[in-house]
Amino acid sequence: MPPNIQTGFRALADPTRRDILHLLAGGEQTIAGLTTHFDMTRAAVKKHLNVLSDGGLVTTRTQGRERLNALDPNGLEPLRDWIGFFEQFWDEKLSNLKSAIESKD
Amino acid sequence: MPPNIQTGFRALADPTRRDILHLLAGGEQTIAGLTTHFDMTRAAVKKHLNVLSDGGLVTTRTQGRERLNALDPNGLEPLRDWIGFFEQFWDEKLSNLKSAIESKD
DNA sequence: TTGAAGTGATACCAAAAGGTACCCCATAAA
DNA sequence: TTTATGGGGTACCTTTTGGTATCACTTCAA
Repeated sequence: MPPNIQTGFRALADPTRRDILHLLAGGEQTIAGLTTHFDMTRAAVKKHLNVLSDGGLVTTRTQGRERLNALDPNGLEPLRDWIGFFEQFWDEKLSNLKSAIESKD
Repeated sequence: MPPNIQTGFRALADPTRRDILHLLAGGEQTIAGLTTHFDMTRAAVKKHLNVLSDGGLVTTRTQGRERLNALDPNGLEPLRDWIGFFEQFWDEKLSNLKSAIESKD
């Protein structure tokens, strides 16, 4: 499944997955390591990592018998850009407010 | 349900709802008006609007017998900020690359 | 006042999602 | 060679989600 806007936003829709991203922001971690932070089984965490991987938000590398999961910030960029499109509207709102104030005299 | 990060990202996880936001970016619309753009019933669109409303992304006002749905960009801001936290990592990556190149001599 | 247009709400259905329990494989350490 | 650790995969279960059908209420117009 290629990473795209859909798989990306879907990955962010779950609180556990957002927590995982914050944990990985502190450095690479194994599944076992991540699992200690949650009240669920390793298999469940692994499923979340698969979703994050589909969304292009996490990458994995093998080191010995360990699999180190790392944050992939590149996958977040298009999501922020998608939201960014709408910034013009809150800016617009601000400028409307501004001109409303300025024309008050 | 108060708008928060969870309800916000959940609202963005569905392609129909993201399309609705783009449609509303062009101006207020009734449910009937929005429904013409999708291959589903008015009731389904209404459900999506409820989710968007829970996420604080859409507001509604009544005008006669019509209910006009409008984009609420304020709800998007905290979501963009949440993603924004991770920008330091892709910036970091860039600066790592930069220093790697600079130390190449 | 009769009817059509615009909406809200909900019972119901099928599919997707979150989670567990197991099973099996590889690797590191005793 | 055992044995414990780290991991992948999947059948299975329950809840959530996306969607439809249907009923009831309001408003505008003929």
